[in-house]
Amino acid sequence: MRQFHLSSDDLATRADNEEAALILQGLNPAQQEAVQATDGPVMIIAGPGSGKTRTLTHRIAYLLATGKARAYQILALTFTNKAAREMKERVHKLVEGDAAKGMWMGTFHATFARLLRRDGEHIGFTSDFSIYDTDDTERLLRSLMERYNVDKKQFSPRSIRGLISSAKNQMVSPEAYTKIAATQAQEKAALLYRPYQQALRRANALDFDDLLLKPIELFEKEPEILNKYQQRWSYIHIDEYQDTNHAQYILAKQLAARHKNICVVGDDAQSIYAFRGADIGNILSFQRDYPGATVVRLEQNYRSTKKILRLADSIIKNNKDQLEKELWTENRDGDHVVLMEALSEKDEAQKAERMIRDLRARGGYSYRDFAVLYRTNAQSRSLEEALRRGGIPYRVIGGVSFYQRKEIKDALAYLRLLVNPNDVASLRRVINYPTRGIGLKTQETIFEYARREGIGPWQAIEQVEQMGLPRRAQNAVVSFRFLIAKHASKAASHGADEVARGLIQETGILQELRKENTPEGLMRWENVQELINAIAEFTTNAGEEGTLSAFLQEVSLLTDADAETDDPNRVTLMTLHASKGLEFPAVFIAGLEEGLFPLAMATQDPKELEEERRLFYVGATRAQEYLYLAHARSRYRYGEQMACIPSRFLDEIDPDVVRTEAGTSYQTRSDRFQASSGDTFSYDRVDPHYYRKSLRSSPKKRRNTAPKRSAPAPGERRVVYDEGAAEIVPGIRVEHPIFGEGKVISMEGRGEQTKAVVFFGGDIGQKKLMLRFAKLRRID
DNA sequence: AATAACTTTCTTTTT
DNA sequence: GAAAGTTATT
Repeated sequence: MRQFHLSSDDLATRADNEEAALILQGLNPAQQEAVQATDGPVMIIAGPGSGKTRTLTHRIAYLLATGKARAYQILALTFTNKAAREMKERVHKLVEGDAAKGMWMGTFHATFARLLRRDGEHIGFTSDFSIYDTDDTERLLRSLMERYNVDKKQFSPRSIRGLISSAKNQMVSPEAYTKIAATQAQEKAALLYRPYQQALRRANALDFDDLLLKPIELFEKEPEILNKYQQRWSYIHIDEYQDTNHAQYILAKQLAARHKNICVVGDDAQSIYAFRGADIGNILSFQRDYPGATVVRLEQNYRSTKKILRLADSIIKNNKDQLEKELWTENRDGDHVVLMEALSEKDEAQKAERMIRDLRARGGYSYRDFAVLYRTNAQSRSLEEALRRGGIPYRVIGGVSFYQRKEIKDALAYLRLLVNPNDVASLRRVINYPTRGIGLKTQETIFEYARREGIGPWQAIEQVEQMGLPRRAQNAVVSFRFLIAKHASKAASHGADEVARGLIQETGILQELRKENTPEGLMRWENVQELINAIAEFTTNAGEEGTLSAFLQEVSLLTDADAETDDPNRVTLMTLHASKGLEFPAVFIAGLEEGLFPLAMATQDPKELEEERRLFYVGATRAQEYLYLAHARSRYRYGEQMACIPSRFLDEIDPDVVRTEAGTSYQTRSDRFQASSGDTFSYDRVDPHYYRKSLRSSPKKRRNTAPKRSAPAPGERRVVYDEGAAEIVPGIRVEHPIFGEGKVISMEGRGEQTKAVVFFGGDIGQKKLMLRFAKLRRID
């Protein structure tokens, strides 16, 4: 028996009250069913544009309106902070008064950081722990690699970090990982895994993975605490369930074990975060994990035109293994999806710019109605340039967000050090910035001393007089110590923003930036001021919980996508990943080329290729009315111009809903060559001569000579490589005496300089080879 | 110890 | 073509 906090009388009068009826209004029958299925586990399988999040929002409002749950009993986990904020706002609109106050709604990471702030001490974390992002953890690993003599050239800190992270994601302990480590890189990761964890602990710091793992550990160690939260959250909601990883899955399971009122929403076809440990199996096995679960399918799409939906369907049906869904829409047929071929990335960007201008004039759209999507952040540059030239206002999501900027990270590091003196990563970051005469040598002495004495680096700094440093160096350290200590003691009695302002003022960061005397320097200066404002705002708004350390923790979990722009009427530029959950009347997807989308690395592994395809599916289904797909014949990558061939995904789409720019129908290659049949590797057999014919040759500018000139105007002849001698062309498979079999991604240079970029399987990856030296043999 | 000049490597996607 | 790592110079 479940207990409600209301008497049965209350329930009787409220069950079918006006408010609840209103909440159900405007939902389709399937959505209503999902909203009303409030007892026991529920899984909502939903396609794009079917009102997933809306359904979840209404369900929460319904729980409140019918009195089944009080706000504090509801936990809702979303994928981004922004999604949580929007959901909260909508719930507040749907229910009257303060009924929705006190709900816990946020990302997994933010939610469990908050939980650890309250109860982390049970597993040895004080509430002022630092949260280390990718940058901080990489820095930490870098110094560990030095100490353990791991060659940084051979194994990049980034790849080691990735391996450790995925081990943590799957909840594999250091000991267990040592046993299963197979490759050389994995062995190195196994070696560093434990020291890495110890370093984090010593620094009273948690990385993103720890934010999920530590609560699990806490719940296992202290059943009382688990019990408290199980009791409290009688209704649990998880959005984007297909993108949860193993740790998140366990957390949900732990918390839902008591009431089993867990409601998850997801679309397996939109799972695009496997690289981060997301386990698509979580959603596929929900019914097994929660027997008797109600399963609701939301298959009606309210977002896109019939043609766009049909295109999306033709993309996704190339993947195997999916939950069955039949998407349909009552929306109009709509215009054809337009396929654009550009000569270069500049040309492509111009086409996007022209499309936006035309459609705005012709269809009366505003700038905010457009999105330009791409696979990698690096692609934004050319697009930005074209939009800027065309006078079109835009915003770029991702890339460097406010809190990722160097000047902000520097200022934050000072503040983190204030709150948590054990935070080595922050200490290292600011100990000599701005330069104050504490060079590498001195730093080494300090850290070495700390290690020898078995004390924290900050304690070592407190004993700096014992180290026998040169007088100059010692004085520098002493004054740095004084700076931090002075403001730390102030923190006890003054407001967070006042302390922050004082410290930043005295660090000399601001003077450093002003000294630059450049517009960029000025902007950075303003950013730091902006940060201080943000702290002031946070402390006044968050009340009791508005401490400096809470601010610092929340800030490390913010992404650029969460930010609100002052002027929202802009074209949005972002990666396909960042576009998840959003919709726009017109969408332009750029860079549909082999090696870029799908990325070269993904083409070897069918699983990864399927994820790329899902990513294409996600991108295409962001569009409401107009969808443009573009590919360029050549593109600058790795700082060099390379010839590109159209993406295999373009061969897979339904040609009936696509037109070229000229309005003619689009012929996929799949009917020109044997290919097709859904076999992922059939593409490799495509006739290479087709590409040869599509490439034109002209002299390529020599590397490292002549200063950069702007690229030739569109229409001018484009460079590629000397095809005369080339047996080897993009798209074919080759064999290398050492590396084995691989696939040619692109070609560059000419004559003696001709090079091929070849992707080999296994640990080898992508290689650039001079044809003159490398004995490449074509495999047909 | 700090800076300037040069060389190499590398780019998925992100909470 | 940027960022990080290396070497040379002050």
